[in-house]
Amino acid sequence: MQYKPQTIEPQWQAYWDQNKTFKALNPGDEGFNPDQPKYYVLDMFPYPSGVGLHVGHPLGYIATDIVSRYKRMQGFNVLHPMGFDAFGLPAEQFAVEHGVHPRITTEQNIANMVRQLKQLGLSYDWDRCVSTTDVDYYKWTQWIFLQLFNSWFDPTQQKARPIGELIAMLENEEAYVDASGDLKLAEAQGLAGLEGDPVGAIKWHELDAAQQREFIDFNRLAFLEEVPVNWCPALGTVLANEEVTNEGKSERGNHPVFKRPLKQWMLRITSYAERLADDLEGVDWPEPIKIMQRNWIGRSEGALVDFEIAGSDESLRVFTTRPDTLFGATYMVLAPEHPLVDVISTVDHKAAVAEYQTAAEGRSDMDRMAEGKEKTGVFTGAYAINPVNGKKTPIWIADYVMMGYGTGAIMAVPAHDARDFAFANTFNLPIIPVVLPDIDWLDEQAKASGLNVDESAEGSESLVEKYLQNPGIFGDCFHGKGTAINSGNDEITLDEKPTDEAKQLITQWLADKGLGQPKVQYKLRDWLFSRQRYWGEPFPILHGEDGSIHAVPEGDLPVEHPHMEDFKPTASNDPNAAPQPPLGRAGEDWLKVAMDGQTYTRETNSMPQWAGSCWYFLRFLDPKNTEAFASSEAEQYWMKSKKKSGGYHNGGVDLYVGGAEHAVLHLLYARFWHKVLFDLGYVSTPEPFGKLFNQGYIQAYAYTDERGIYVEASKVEEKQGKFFYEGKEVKREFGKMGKSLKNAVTPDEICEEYGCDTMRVYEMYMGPLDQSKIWNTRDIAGPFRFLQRVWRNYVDEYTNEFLVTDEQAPEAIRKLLHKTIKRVTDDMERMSYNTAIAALIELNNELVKQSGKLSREVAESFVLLLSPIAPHMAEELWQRLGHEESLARAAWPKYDEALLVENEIELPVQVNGKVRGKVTVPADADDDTMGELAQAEEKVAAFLEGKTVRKVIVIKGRMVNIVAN
RNA sequence: GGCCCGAUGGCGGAAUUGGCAGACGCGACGGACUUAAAAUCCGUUGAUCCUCAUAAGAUCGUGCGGGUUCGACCCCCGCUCGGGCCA
Repeated sequence: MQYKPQTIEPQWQAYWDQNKTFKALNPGDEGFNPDQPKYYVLDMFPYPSGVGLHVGHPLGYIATDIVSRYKRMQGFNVLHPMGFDAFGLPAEQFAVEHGVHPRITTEQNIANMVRQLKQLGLSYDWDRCVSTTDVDYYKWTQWIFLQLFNSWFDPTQQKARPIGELIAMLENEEAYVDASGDLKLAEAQGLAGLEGDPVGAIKWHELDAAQQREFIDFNRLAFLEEVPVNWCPALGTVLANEEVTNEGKSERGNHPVFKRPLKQWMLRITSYAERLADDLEGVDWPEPIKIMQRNWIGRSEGALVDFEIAGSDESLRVFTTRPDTLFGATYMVLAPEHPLVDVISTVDHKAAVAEYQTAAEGRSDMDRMAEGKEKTGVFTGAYAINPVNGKKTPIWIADYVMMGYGTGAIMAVPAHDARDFAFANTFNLPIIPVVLPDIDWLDEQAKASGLNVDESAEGSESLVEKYLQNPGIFGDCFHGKGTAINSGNDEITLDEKPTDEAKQLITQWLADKGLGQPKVQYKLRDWLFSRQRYWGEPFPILHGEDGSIHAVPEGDLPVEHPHMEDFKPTASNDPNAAPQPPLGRAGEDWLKVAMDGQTYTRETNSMPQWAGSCWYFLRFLDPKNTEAFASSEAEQYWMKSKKKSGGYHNGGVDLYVGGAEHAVLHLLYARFWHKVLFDLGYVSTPEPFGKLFNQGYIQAYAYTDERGIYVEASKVEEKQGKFFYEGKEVKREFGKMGKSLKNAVTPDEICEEYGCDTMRVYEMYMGPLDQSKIWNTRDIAGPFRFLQRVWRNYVDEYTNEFLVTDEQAPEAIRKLLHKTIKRVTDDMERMSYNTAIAALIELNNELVKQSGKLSREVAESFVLLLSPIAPHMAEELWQRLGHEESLARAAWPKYDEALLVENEIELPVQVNGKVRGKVTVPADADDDTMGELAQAEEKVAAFLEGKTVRKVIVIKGRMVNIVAN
């Protein structure tokens, strides 16, 4: 019989399903073997969209499936689960348009995706499948939220602790509320019992009950805060920054978005900034992803400096990374939203200031921070006093300073900061150089900006002079490190100090004088956690009539969605309309909760889509558990990995594969939640994902007609390098596969025509896993032919005779087999599947050339080597080889070192670095012998004639190079 | 503007530690089988030159320009182009 994947593939998929071949056993399960090593390999779970998968989606799934199958054969207990990230907008919008409950659409979509995934023969343990929308699942999402709500971050121990411990500390006066309302720990201040109470400290008992409650609530890891958010009235919801375009419109629908303060749930991820940055060192992730996360966290070291405001009791606090340039501050800038703006603006400037503030409101953060843009701002009329030299410095407001970063105020040093430089040039503000650049920089800038450069010996000196007189003429500011100048007062001078030393000196001086302090600042913002949507996790929060906030008791979880007919958010044209989350329209029976004689109102915001994906990898460990999100035994078994050197790895999941588009947000949020759970003792590793791998994208050709409109790619024909659609020539481009480019290819059509084994081989053979590549259906012929050839080596297509014998294969074939086992094994280890397949093709081509039958050794090893990549064909042949059990846990072939050794090797011989001949030498020949044999070779000798051999370089087993002249 | 990644035949790609550039596949061309076609099998396939032609040989060749080295796709310096992230 011929190779018919359409017949054998469904049979084996049914077999795996029925026999639960890929079931992973937990500790305590029947048949669990505690001595077996574990391996947890995870895909980033997908959103179950209505259109289903195209061939680009499974690239990573096929790769992790190969890893899973390979590891099982290596004797690992493999956890390989799949689930669905199913809350979110598309299902909700479908619901709005068609009146179908999002749960129904979601479940249909999931069913279709499961069908598609099963058709690819992916070896998931389907019994562990979960969806974030399952009531049993989001019960625990809500539970984790409550852990955040019930915790505070202890800055001394750098970890989350139960909120009750904070209350106890405040009651015992181990902690204070300082003058600005922030939490201060006595221990951290070193003040406990020594110098009496810190100045301005407020003791706990001095606060009334409401103040106490407010203070506690604000110190929770999940807290309500009035923050400026992107409010889109037309969509009736707030948007994340990345959902807003540069023009300040919503990405979806292009509606206007307004910055306005709204009381929203926030998660205090900023408390973890340092650990989130530091702990990247302990995980095996691609370096670019680590860099992106570090940039996002944005750690910068600098100083806080206080400026007095002339004629006022107020002072202005700024953060700067360059305290060494303090003497060069020629003006100050406040963010337009800065609370001091209204206080300090003088009468004759108030109108201009107010106008500017309104204008700034309408601009997005991204727009405001973009460099290159024309700088705008207005003078407030007020002056600050520079603490290092007492100079009166004008205070401006400008939208290039953000309230959200640092203190919302800066000292501007136009000589050494690009944006300050541009601003100063626009408004003719003075530029005072306080750092001397090196001469190369001056030289280069002078040339670039067409300055008259004196080429004489004194040229460099005159350049320096020119710079000191007017740094503005050098075209650009110098923001690098150099030597301090013009920087001294009666007590301290930084002059002639290199930048790093100057920073230290001035920071110390400021601290000693009580004018400032060293400070580490992060760009990372707290996580806006509220959305105004129906199809998201409801918050397990109740609001009291007195404004108090209460957690829903754990026993009452989950808080399920109310039944509603209308899921629509309340849209409006009025930018000042208050948000009205759909849940707010639920009936009283859902909204109102009676408890202990009080009536509470449920929180009506819902959680963002990120919430469910923050912890799904933990639910997979023990998905049916009703007592906990996962049992402690299961969590420890699957997440803790021993290091070879002793101790445990920081990360739990052994291999996590997904696209780089989740480099920052999902991975950062998941790490944050995991660290909170770690601090509270619920998980045993500080990091969730030990090893991360980013697969590339599959792109595809797309074709446009003369109007520039995309045409159906599957109907385009190629003729002599040109492309035609319905007879007309079209232009070829390429891009991400999908609906919009009309170039999607579904796995369904490929599986039907070639079988999924062929599709698996093709996708893995296209190139390295981490690179993007272009799908070309034409090329599938190669992998398909390969599998057909394999089949014909085993099965006579006409007689159905099985062509395997117990006779031993010829020596040469055995050697090739063992070489191939080594190559494939090495390639499996480094996930280099394209080269592993190439090795298998080479061996197979050799077997095709052999007349007669396959020896059992070769036949069995080959099937096993092929099985992770083309599992259906492998199972079928394995069965025909006489095995009754699935090969899923058959031992991976081992190679015989002795068969890898060659007696003779052919060496290329170079003369002066160019290959001139080849010699065959005994493999164990020493360097001198090889050198002599090389020189004796006919062609080499011809090249050496008349020359003197200067040197002979012998690289054992590789080559000989003769240097002669 | 900053950071990151990449560039190898007609195409996808290989070269694992600085050591024979182009494995393997696609496409193309030629041959065998066939009444014919498909399928299959065998062979050729980086460019240029030398040669009547073959055998053989020479020169060039991994985006561009330099450098280090006996030897560079690989390391260093400077660019060009493409992709990604941030601004």
